[in-house]
Amino acid sequence: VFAITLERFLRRLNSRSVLSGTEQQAILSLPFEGENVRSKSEIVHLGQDIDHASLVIDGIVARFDQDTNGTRQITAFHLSGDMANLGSVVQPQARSALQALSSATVARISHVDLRRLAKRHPAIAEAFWRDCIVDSSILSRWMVNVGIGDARQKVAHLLCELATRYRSDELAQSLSFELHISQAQLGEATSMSAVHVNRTLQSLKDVVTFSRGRIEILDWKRLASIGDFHAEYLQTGVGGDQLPPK
Amino acid sequence: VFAITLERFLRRLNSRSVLSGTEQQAILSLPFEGENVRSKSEIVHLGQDIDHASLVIDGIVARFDQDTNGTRQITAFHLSGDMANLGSVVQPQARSALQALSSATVARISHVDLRRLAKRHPAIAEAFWRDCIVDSSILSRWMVNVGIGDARQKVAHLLCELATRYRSDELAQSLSFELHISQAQLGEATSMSAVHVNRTLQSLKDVVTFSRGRIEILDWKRLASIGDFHAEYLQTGVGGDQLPPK
DNA sequence: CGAGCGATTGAAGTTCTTCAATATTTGTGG
DNA sequence: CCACAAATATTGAAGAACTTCAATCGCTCG
Repeated sequence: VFAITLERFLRRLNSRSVLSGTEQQAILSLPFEGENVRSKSEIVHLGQDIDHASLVIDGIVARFDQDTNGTRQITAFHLSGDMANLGSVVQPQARSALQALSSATVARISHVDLRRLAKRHPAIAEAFWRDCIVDSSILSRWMVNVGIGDARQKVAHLLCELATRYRSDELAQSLSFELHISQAQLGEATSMSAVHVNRTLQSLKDVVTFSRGRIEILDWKRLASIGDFHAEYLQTGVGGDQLPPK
Repeated sequence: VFAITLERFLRRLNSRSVLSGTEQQAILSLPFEGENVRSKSEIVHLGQDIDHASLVIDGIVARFDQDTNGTRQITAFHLSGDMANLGSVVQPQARSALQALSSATVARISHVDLRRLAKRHPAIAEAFWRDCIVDSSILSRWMVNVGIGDARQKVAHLLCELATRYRSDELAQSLSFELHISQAQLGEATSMSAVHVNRTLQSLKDVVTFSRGRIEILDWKRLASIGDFHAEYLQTGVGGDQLPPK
């Protein structure tokens, strides 16, 4: 049942790096340990020293930080196929926590194995490095979003990003997808109060709807324009800066 | 005159990674090309494909993004000794631009040479990767700062970070240092209007002063507390979460 | 069927932005 | 080294966007 696990990870690496057959095989042979986690459970705690990276197989995992008051800021969403903390291989002490936002399935892959692979195959080391850089580009774009945007722009941008990322993996047929997170969590990602997220979603109701954990994008072009969204930073290899209409 | 250049970069790597004598020598032998840039000139343009990384020798370089309106968000400050875009080795197309905020000296180091080093010495590849992860942690902390903090917290945190980073390299004797940037640029880094930066600095005048490009921290503990600052994320190797009083 | 979590609404208050005017500093050419 | 121009800092006032608090609604799940 976990057979597809590493293939997804490999597909992601392949979309950004060139790997030989041997290298690809080496990645597919990585040992891992699947684990079901329930919604809201913390997979990695702040400051924890870990000896494995976590690959998201199913569900949504959030990376977050919090200030001394306990206010949370979500700094990334990790979807199916994402290695949530590949950087932990070279930085085992977690600077951010990971939490499952929905019930999720996660594969643990030991640092020892990842490190051995990287040491033996320079191209894999480079692919891992590159993967982290892409995550960093996404983080950078989030910072712009949080810093510059007003409420509508922030929400619109986040929804565009999630739609694009889901689509690149899932080949979803439509601009409608499951997103089992709460409006409060949307607020933690965009630095908005839950109340204001709610009002902003209402003001966007002609463009996108969000109800019962399902997003439906009614007017992609307008949503992308409101969110000032350009997909290049995601490096999905899909090309173009907008989702082609289907 | 550029002799010290690579030593600083090496010192930075050493503070986070363990490198053998051979590896250290290899880094010190990297060819580079020094360049003086005037204040405000753009070193790397958005979307540009580059074939070299830029090491800051002197001055301050900002990494920034901008939205379609042209509003800028500074996502990092790079100080003397920082490799401003090491990640460009694996991601040559720039997702953020680099601009000198003061007149600065920068060394160009070719991707070809960096890549060769990484391929030949896995430990160096790992050190480069780790350096990028640390930058990413800093970015993550900035996002929390911009997202969660109020004006005083944001400004205080940024000043604490800069003080710590300057100190780790320069062994400055006091909590006073040159910072040749404008209040408007402080605003672009913290997502605040220049006007509000000005008022916030005034409200902090018992704790820190900023005048003519010079920061003077009068009460470090209070500043760190206002900014909710804990230095671990900087990985400077100095240890402890506050600057010991001198 | 009830309990609880998330969504929604209203109202009041706060923080920050914007605009516009003035003061001060810095940099440059003569 | 001075004078001028440009950049930066400072101040006031008005307004916009968002937060907070508190109450109610509604869905889902045990």
